Amino acid sequence: MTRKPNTEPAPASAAPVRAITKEDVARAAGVSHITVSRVINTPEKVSPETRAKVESFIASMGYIPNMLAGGLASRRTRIVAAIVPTISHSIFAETVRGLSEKLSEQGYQLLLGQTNYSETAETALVEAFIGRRVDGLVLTGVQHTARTRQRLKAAGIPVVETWDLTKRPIDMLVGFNNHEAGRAMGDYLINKGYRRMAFIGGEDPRGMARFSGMRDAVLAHGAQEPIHIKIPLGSFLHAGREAIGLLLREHPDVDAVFFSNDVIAAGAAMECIRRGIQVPRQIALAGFANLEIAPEVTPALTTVQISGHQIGLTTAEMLLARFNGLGVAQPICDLGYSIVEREST
Amino acid sequence: MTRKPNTEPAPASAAPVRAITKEDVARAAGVSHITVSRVINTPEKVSPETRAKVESFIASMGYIPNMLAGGLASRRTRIVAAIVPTISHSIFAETVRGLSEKLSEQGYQLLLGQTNYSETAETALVEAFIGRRVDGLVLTGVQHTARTRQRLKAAGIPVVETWDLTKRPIDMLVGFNNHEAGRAMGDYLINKGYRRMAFIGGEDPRGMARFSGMRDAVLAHGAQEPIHIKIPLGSFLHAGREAIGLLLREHPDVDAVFFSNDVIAAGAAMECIRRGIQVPRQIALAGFANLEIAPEVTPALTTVQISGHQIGLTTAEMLLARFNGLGVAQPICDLGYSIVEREST
DNA sequence: GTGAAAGCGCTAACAC
DNA sequence: GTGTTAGCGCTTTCAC
Repeated sequence: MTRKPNTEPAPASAAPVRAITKEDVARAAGVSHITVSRVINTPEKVSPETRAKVESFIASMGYIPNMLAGGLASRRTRIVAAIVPTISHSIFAETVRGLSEKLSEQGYQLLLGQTNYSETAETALVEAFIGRRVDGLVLTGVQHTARTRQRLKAAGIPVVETWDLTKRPIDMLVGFNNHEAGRAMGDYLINKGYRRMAFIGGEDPRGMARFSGMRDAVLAHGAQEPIHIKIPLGSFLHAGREAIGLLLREHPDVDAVFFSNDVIAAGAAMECIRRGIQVPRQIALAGFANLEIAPEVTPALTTVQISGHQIGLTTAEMLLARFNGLGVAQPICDLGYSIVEREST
Repeated sequence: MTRKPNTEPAPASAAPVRAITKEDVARAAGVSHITVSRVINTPEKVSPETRAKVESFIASMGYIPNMLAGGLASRRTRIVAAIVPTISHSIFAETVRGLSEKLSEQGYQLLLGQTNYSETAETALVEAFIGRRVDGLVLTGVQHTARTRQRLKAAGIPVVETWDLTKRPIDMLVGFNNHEAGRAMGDYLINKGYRRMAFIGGEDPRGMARFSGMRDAVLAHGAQEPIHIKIPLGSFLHAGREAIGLLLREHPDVDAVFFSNDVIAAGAAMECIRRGIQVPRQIALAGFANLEIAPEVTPALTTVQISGHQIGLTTAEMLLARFNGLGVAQPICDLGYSIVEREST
């Protein structure tokens, strides 16, 4: 006998000292624990009668397999970790929703981490998640510390970077070109006849890329260097409201503003309404991401359409393909972008 | 010799066949693996010299402990799972943010699940999370399937229900009384002189409780039975816009509307602006939750203040107290609510 | 202060 | 189709 049988009677308390194991179920059903394992993982390899018997005991005993032990033995946890700057603003929430939806279809769970736009926080989270032996890791952006990259290489797990593009991803990539998207909006605004531009946004790498793209377009057309107003992270609607106030006061000649996302732009739109400023006659406003608020606010926002939800879905599909041993033909997925014209420009 | 030493040379590939273990570090440092374990978990029990030596090897070898194995042996995973209806609307995102913030301070990670307001999805998630042997579980609401309750009892782990109140929680509870909050808003609107009320919201249990509280208040004052317009889940701003349109068309006598959250109310406010309807002169609008959008939209929304973020923080504190062996004196935490009066009523 | 032995609950590889 | 054996990498208990 290699294992001491559990001879003590079950305690009366609701919280058992010890959870039910495969061994317990096996003993009750009169089979070996490996048969119970097969009933759960590869039912087709067990005879129908044995299977039915074991399944009934699993149900009646309320057995829930310990995936910690399973993961340790099989080296597969069926957990994917996602690291986003913040979950509070709809920007990344849609990606998380897409990921969670798709992964749960195949029994994978999502471990979530927030960095507040800090690279060192990202590194710490990456190490914590590697320690949990997640099967895959999803990062936001393509800019990471050397240590993050090195840990990820050493761990050898599938990694997907998102929301941006680069020629040399760590592993896989699902995103769009922020610089090009910014340039497209700059071109659009120039073509609409606007000449004195401003950009209102935070200083995260992707926001900065959009600004720099817009700046390139504007300068290429011989217009003036755009004004850049930086806003703090956090309260986006309010920040947009304050920033547009500042801009109107200090740069009354500006005729078009590009925002690093629609929520900030919506805050600015609301402030313009409150002040009786005509949009786009006096000033044009353009957002980014085509979030839920963009078509709803007055005036409806011209914006750059990208799909946060689709980023989540595609990322999950790539990961699942790798988990299932299917190669991923194209490790870089450019989801593109497009300008959506509405009333605000 | 009880364990076969790892005699093969490390492979040249970036992704090692086998991750570095405590055993590897121990061998390099010339100590036993248990000493490495102590350096990580209880450094005060190791002599400073040994500790320094081991720590330098941990760093140089890039060792990351396998928490799966640790969790299996110690029966503590340092993972908390949270189950919310959806993460896409700021309502629960703030709670998740609070949880994640506070838990990560003590090295706990957050496993996230979404139910889309389905109780059976909740049950499946609860079982999956118990299988992962999470140290604690956070649920939204107090209404759960019998099976969920039974599984949770059997697992014997700390559970916190949130966003509502009940006399008999499964274990712990952090929330507020939705019925009372609805009644308070009903009283407020009556006191402001409104008489013909409507409620616009989804059919989740907490929204229904707010409606029923508001209805009680209105009927107690002898006013007419309020109209209830149900909206689909999903696009809240748009749903608010559509619902207010429907209401204005079919019930032009309504003078005040209570919404099940601020996002829906904001959508309605935007529609009123677009139609040139005077708020609150022609119709008053009141929201719920005091989300970021409430003070920003025009007109600024009267709402019921509650703190999703605080729910997350308090929930995390209760769980951590239990994990650390400190009893939780008061298992039910009523965070209360208050009416915030703004321009819309 | 340090180490040896035992086992957490499961799966992989190999028998029969 | 079913069972046996041998770990997965760690912590716990007990010994020194």
